[in-house]
Amino acid sequence: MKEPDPKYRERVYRIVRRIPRGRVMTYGQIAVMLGEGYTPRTVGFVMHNSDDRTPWHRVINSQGRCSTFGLVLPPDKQQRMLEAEGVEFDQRGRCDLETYGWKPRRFNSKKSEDKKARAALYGR
DNA sequence: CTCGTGACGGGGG
DNA sequence: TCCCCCGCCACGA
Repeated sequence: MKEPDPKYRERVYRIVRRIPRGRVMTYGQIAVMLGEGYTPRTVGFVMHNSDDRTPWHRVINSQGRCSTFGLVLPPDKQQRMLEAEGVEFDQRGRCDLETYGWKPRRFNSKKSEDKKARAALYGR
């Protein structure tokens, strides 16, 4: 897997670095915040080459599960890193997004793109 | 240019 | 609940 284009990578990492310890965000949430041109797949793609400054383990899928089993070694590394921060998973490897999911409070501009993101994240 | 391939997600059965 | 299908978009063959 090659280096993803920095123009996508950096915007994603900027958001991931703001996720507090013990909280998680989904790929879809991040894609919505970035807006036009970004999809959950794009976010997942760039997460492949995250640096040590980026808490990559705090990004999980919309089902509350870690999508890295078998991809990262040891296989359950991501889940254990989150558990070490206090995030609890059930027997089937799911955590409660209502409890541990993190939503940024506000966006710093009034662009329609940001309004759209707010609506998608918080509803009507 | 056209596939195929994903750390994805929502809708439907 | 789980599974499948499709849309999505970057990237490489």
